Amino acid sequence: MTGARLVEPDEGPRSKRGAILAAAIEYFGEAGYEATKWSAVAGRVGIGQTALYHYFESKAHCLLTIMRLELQRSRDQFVEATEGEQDPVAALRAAVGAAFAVSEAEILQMRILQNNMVLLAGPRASKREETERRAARELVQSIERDWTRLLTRGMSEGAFPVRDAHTLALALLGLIISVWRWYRPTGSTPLAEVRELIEGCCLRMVTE
Amino acid sequence: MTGARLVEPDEGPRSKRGAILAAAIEYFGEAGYEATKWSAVAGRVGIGQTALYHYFESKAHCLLTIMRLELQRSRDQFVEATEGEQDPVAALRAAVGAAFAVSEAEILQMRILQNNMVLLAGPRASKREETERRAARELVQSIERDWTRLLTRGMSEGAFPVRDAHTLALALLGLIISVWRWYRPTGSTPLAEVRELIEGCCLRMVTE
DNA sequence: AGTCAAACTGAACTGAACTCAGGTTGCTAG
DNA sequence: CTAGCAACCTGAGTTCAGTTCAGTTTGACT
Repeated sequence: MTGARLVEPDEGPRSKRGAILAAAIEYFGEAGYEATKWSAVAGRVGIGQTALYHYFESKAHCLLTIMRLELQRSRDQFVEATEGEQDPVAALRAAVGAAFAVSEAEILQMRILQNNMVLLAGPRASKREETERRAARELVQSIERDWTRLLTRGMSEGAFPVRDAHTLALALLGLIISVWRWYRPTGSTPLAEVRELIEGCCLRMVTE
Repeated sequence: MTGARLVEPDEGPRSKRGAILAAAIEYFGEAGYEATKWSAVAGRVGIGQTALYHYFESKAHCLLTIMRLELQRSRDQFVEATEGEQDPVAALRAAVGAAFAVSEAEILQMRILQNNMVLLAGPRASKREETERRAARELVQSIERDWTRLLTRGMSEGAFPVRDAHTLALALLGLIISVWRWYRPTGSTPLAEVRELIEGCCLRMVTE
């Protein structure tokens, strides 16, 4: 189920937090954050608009939470896929593979992340929003560091030609993430095919 | 000057349209579209808020205009750089080079484009907004076709290994455009260096 | 049965985008 | 010169989604 990861440890049994997140992911992912009315999310969950504020400080706080959760998942998946891989080329393959091992809900979350990255730039006025924003920003930096480290290791071991590892890491990430801008599960190209093409691109970018 | 391209042919001499666009590009590009108050743009130009509506139907209409202008410029630059190039590899090099031949204001416009692409997805309620949106969407598709054609030609001539040209074109575009998400003129990596790295990536992605 | 925190609500508030009903400016024609 | 007219501009008022307020309901646990 989708909701499993959306449940926080300290939630009461009556809590609708997970349901709100799930509904918000659907709306924000399909129609876009700005285009969806916060009250529509409440409607879908079956509560009044004001009840939302019991769980989230604001619409933006909910969005930032969704983004942070997805970044966390993304990073965990990277770490899980690459730890233990000795060969840098195999590690790179595993990292790209992990980036494409996503459910439909996670595709939406990646899209949301992509479309609202700009929110992570400026500071937020309210406290809980700012906390989520900071956490998300730090996860982004962690992920960039993880990829950079993977590349640096490969370069120092002679598996990859030496280049600016950080910029190259940003390029790889940019390439991979850009897929979620246009990819649709209903589209003509199946995800496995996209994954294969992108994996090839990444390997050629780094190893040749 | 920046404003030169922002002036429409049928503008009166007193028109502040160009000044509004320039101010909006600065604010939308630096602080983000949602984060900038429409009235702040008016303030910068030195007119009342309501005067904005003499030139643009809405804040979104202004944004869509900025996006369309940048897409137009982008496409023109691609065509100018690649027409006449016989060798597919040279054409690819020229295309990437053209993508990085940008002024500071154009960097902001690329960032704005990148951050608000989601606006091009859904239809707009008002007429002039919808016109701009359609134009922008069609430019995006033109650009995708241009790149796909470049790749298809290279593949059929044997200069590039045969792959899904359209998906590969989207990957190239995604890679190039992703730069504008993180690149800052004040940053540690100069644009020429970024350009070189990305050009190398693109060539390896396509030719190896 | 009483208590308490979690969960919820309708009514009121806020602020930024936008509309309205005109007023000003300066070019152009007579 | 001045009349007319279109481009340009304005202050006051409206709208609407997001948010706050001032409580009320629910249900687990003494």
